[in-house]
Amino acid sequence: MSSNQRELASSFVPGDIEGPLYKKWIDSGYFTADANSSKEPFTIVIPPPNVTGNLHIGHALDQTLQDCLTRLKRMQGFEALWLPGMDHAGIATQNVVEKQLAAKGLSRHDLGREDFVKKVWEWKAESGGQILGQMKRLGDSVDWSREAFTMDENLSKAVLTIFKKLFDQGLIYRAERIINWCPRCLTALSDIEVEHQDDEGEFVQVRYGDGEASIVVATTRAETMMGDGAVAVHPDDPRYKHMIGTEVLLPLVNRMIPIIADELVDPDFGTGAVKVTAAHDPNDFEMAMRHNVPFVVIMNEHGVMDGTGTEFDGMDRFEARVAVVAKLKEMGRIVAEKRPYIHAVGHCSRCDTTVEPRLSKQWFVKVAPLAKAAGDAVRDGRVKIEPAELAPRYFEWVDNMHDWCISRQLWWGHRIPVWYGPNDEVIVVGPGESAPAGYTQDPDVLDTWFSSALWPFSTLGWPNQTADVKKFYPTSVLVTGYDILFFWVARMMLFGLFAMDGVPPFHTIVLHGLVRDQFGKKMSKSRGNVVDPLEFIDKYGADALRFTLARGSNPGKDQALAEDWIAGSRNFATKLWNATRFAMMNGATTEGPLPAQSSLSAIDAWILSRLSETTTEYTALLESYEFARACETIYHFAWDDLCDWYLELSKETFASGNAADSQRVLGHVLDTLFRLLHPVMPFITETLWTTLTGKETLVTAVWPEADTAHIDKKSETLIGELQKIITEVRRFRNDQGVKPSQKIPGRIIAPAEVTAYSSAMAFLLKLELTDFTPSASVEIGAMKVELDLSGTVDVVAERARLEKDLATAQKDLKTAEVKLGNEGFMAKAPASVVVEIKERLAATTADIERITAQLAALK
RNA sequence: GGACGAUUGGCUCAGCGGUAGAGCACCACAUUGACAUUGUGGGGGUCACUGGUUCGAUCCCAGUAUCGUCCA
Repeated sequence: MSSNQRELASSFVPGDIEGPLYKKWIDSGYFTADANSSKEPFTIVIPPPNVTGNLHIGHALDQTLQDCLTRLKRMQGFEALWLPGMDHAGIATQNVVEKQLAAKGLSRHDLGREDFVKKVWEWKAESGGQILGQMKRLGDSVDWSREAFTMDENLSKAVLTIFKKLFDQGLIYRAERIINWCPRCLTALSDIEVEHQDDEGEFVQVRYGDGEASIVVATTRAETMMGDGAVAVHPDDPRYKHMIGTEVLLPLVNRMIPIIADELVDPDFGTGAVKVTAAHDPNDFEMAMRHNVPFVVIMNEHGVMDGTGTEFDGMDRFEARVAVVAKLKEMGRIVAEKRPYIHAVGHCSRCDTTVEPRLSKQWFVKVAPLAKAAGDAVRDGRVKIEPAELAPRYFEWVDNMHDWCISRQLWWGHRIPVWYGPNDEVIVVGPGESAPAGYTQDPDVLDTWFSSALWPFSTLGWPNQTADVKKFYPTSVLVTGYDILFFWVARMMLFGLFAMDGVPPFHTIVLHGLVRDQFGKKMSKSRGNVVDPLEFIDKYGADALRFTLARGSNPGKDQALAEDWIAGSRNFATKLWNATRFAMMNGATTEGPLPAQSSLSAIDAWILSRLSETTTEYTALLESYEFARACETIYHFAWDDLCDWYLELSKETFASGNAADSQRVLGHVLDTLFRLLHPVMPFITETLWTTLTGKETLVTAVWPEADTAHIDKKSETLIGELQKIITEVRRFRNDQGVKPSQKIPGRIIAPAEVTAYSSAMAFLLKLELTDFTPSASVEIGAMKVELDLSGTVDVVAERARLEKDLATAQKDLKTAEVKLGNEGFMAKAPASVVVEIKERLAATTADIERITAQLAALK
């Protein structure tokens, strides 16, 4: 089919092309990777969204960048695999199903464990995974044949395998510790599932004991005092030194407790004396371990006071706080109060309930050796973090990581493969094994992040030595927001290195920022500034959304997003569409060889030169994850160089009917441009390219190589001059109030290489190249355009324009003169800079002479 | 308290040792045969502050202020 038989609709309607194109891509299997291919692999595993989730703008950014890289590498000839899937999201999913049950007045306990889990699977089948369909709207080139879920049979096998391996090496243990407890979800949480917020609390000072044997402690948690086992002071605190080792009376429960000394106490905080509540505070727990302070539990799992033997039993913790303080006040034991007192309080990241530190028996991963390896892999350069500024954050965390609490008191998740025997035997049951009769399994499940940490290889079939594992592990690049560097990335490093014999799960970690609203504020439901990517896709097309997000993505930096900017990207898409229509109407073609470089017009040579430079620069930027700069580069090439200048300068040629060279050049430029843009804007480029070339698909087309033979500085200079004089004449016309459409007599006086393009210039400037007596002129360097304004030159406007130019030139002259008059500059500045300034001085001097003369002539 | 980052036109952000850039917004003109989802032209910034290094600093260094994020 030749190009003139194919046509584009007169306007670009994204909704008309996106669905059918995505279907074509899937049906053709373009995204399905081949583990047996001889091509070099390029692998990305998607950060698995929650099965409960919907596509939010952050996913849209994350996935746009991953798709850009995957599509780029696919075109560059790699065996590209972008592996999709979802996370079972333990607490989140369980919450959703429990909420549904609650609506019917049921709890999970009414169903029992087995039926409840069945219910969750049913929920997943019916309404889970909505995000997968939404990803298709975005155009994600993921390999659906490899879609994974953390609860899949094989991924569960991976979990069992790694658990057993860790346990056997003594890296998983069970212990009674203070853990973060959510009294609403009724489960333990890891440190990172706790979000610290500044809350309003109170800070009270309470006198323990009486007379000489009394000490005032400061606390924000008066209700826990009934669980105190000691009062602690700093060993060197002169106020209390004499009291260390003595005992004071704990009010309300009338128990004698010792005063101990511990370095952990900050003498400058409050009164310098703190209560030690071993069973209800992590710091106190540590001190208690050092000083043999008893653990007194005074609260149950719901956060309700229990076992104090006082009137407070049965009260909720916050209710009890008020009541305890009131009672102490009545007893005259409150020395000082500060209210409100703003301090950081931990909240459950899933339900926002205030977390309660709780003494509890849980399973832990001993992270020290794993974290050391994870830190070293980055330190010794085997894994790169982009941008590098974010590496310190990674180290800070990995090097100071606490043991990881992995047991959750939930039903939805991987059940801990530990079985207990009748005589307290503990065994771990690996894949394919079974527990001896009479053993019972631990009721808890594993932290969701435990299975997510295996994602880069469990999804490829590990622990089986599959073809996929061999071909695609280690993965290449991990693209994600810096906000889950700790949650997920660091854990993949921990487990990946451990499971895969020290081979890190990826060689580069690419961190992007968060999408914020148009004023740079965080998006949140309470602010009401959350946007829906699907609405934007409906309204402006997936390409526009993708281009906007990629264009805003500077490495590791948050980006602001406004609807106007998406509209701007849609306009860009429209521009490409219309330019292609124009090109095809004018016979642009991709068939046959390019014309010889020597026979090209300066205009054609110039656009090929710019294309070559743009290709090099843009490719390098994409390969170094500089998405914003890459998009900026290609945008300016397409809109400014190609549409505003090349097409405009070429219109005359195309109209002449003698434009074979330009038709071929333009076809080549568009062909290349669409290839380059395809990773960012897959839909429109596929449509335009297949229409232009008549070929089947751009998805698997070859990535353009910059042809350095096309670099032509001479043409670039010439066209630069042309642009300058054209802009200057346009400015003159504007200043003179000449309507854009009004033709005026004109004449171009310039070196031959410029006048060769007189007719193109005349076309752009609406000049009639006829005989006339000039009444005005515009000059730039050696170029001059004379015009006839029929004696109606607006002298005032013209003087104003020239005087402004003169002022600018004089200012420039002065800076150049000052520099050249500076001995230090002349002696020490590089020769090239000196030459540059000298040239500038000469040019400015000439400008001033010219303008002065023109001004004189205007009198 | 620790770590990191930011401070550049009205807004959101690039840039970077040698005459300050983009997008959007703004002003004027224009409905010219690709495109009004447009075109052309224009206005607008002492690059947070104070010192230092340098022939030269928005850029490098130090300090100050303000803001942000993460961790404790």
